[in-house]
Amino acid sequence: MIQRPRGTRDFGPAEMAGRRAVEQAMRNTCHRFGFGEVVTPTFEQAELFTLRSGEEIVDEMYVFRDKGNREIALRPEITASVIRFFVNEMSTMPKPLKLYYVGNCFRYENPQSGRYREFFQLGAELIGNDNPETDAEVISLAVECMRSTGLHNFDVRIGHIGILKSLITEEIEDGAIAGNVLRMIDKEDFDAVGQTLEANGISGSLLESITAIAGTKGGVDVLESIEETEAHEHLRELFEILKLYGIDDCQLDLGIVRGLDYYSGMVFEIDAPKLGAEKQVLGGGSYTLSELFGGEPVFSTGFAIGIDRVMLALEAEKEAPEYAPMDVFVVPTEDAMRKYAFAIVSKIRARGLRADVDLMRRNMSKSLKYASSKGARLAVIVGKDEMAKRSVTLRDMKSGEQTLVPADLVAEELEKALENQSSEQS
RNA sequence: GCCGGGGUGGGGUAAUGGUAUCCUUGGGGACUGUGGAUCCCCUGACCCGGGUUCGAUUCCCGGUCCCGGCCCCA
Repeated sequence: MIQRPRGTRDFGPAEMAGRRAVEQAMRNTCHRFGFGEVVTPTFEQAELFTLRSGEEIVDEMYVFRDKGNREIALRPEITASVIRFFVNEMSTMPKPLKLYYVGNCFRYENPQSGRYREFFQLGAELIGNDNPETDAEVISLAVECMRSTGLHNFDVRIGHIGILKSLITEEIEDGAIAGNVLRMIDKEDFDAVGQTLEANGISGSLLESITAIAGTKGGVDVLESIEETEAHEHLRELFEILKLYGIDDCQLDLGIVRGLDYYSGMVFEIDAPKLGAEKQVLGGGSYTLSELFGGEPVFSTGFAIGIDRVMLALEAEKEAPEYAPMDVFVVPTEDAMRKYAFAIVSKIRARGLRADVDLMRRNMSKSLKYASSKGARLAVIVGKDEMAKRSVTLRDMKSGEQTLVPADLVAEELEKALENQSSEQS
């Protein structure tokens, strides 16, 4: 037996139906916001990712040499690819440029709950500006994407990395130390921050400022409690616009650092609190990556959603949609009737209904049992007595009610019956 | 990379130093044109490798995969 590689998954028809429904809901939301889909390669030159995040991420990527001795990496995320695409081929398109993507990503990490080596992301990038209305548009899209999946329980936290970054780079000249300090702040390990500052002979008052900023959480008004910066007005405007978009339940959290990455301005995260250690389902913010890849500096704001975690969160809320793979099952009463059954199933399928027919040469009793176990809502019984009247029997699998309908009109009659069933349910 | 808990038919389980129970699913049959019923039959499993042993699914070691957590999380 050949096993699946560690950290990968197979998805069966029922699970895929749920995943596609969620994905489709989010795609529709992106389109409603004017975002167009892009697809980029599953693998890229490894440099694309190391340029942005440093050599050490090679350890966490699937990297290999191809037959031309090129260093290739399976993408660990898609933002870098989208920006590369933008720089290479779309830089002269009218701004703002609104792009979204869906795809699988790969990270060589230890799997655990909500964390896989192959996982799926849907993300969006808005290229062109970094003003509050841009940020609001992106956050609004992110929130609407989450809402569209049917998920109820999630927390939106918005921060601004610029506040901490400018404070720290002002006070700490050594970039490496500044980076370490940011990393410690992200982990909320302020003791370590204090020790690092002390070890480098930096005034303890910086630690006070840092803890004050990182601890700034709550409504927009908590901004008043810390020293006014450029970012303050930006955030106030952002929250105001979000309110106009119908998003008034997000928290301000200036402690969001999002690791050591490329974000420079607004940053935001969405958590699903019902999940365990890996509860973050979405992360994003504004950044300038384009010049790193050889383009003009252009501001962008984007986010990525962990589709797998969204699915887990929906399961935790028991929102998994029902999966009925078929509407109609056609069953012949005897072998001589099979050829009529095929003609009829074909007619039903042509009408756009999901129809299936017995392929196992089962008797009628077993066929009905199969239809029932597959969740068919209706059965069409093709028998000799009916055919004598150029008709078939239509059976409601729930009630057991049966009616005789003309064979030429099966599809239409089925359609009506299905509509009736649906309206009774709702 | 580290820590803890696990791997018995497709799924769920029981027992055991002498190759395995039960349920379910799947396939077939009875019921000879009406279904989640009943009865009968069949397919199908001890994660992999090494060690101890006359003999290992069972005990020991290593690996692998799964579950959860740490680190990390672009």
